[in-house]
Amino acid sequence: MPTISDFFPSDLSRSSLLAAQRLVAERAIIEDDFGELRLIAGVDQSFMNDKIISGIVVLEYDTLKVVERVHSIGTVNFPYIPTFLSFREGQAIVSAYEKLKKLPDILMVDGAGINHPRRAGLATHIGVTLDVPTIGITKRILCGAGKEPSRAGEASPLIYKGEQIGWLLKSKERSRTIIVAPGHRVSLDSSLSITKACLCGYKLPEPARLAHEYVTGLKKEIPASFLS
DNA sequence: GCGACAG
DNA sequence: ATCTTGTCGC
Repeated sequence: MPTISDFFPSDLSRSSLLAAQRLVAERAIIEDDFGELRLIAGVDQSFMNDKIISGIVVLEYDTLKVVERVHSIGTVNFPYIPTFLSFREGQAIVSAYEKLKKLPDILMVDGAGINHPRRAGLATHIGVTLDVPTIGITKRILCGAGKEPSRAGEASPLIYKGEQIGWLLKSKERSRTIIVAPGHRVSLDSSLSITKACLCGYKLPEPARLAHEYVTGLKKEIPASFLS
């Protein structure tokens, strides 16, 4: 069985990172594999100097009311390189996840899922590593293309190399389209329906919106003496 | 070789 | 992601 070091190798050579992503993609399950959906969570990261803050907000799926919040602070040790975002933000998410007292049935990640050149976006990487159902939400396309939905609530397939890898969703009138995709243990159809069920009149689904608000707010609580 | 490129 | 004021539009 693979362990955490297989998904987040200490050897950061390109070939080693590609091997980790290959492992992630091989193990990703793009079918519904979760029980009754009672709790859903959103996770997001913010940065301050060389510190990365990961925050998770857990909400009741039915009411979208917050039931728990946790966060972790770590040191950034990898740059932002398109298609390798997992190695910059992944471990911070794992650290925050380990602090949860209530485990969500699905985790909504701010990043791509299988809509990645090697089908190993951040949401898929986290889902496979923690073996938890995940959905990926992004504001811009990493790879693939599709017709722009015109009206709020409308979605169209995101296609890459002849295969559907996600959706373009018009979550709100006059807002830029967002991209929705399965991360792990969630089907294409469910990634879309669950995301739609979490819309509250904002561009982003509630779990993702609240997680972003949470980690952004946490920055002004960090003592200056704690920074690099 | 050229352009694109999550956060 | 982050740095940043006002400003145009619903």
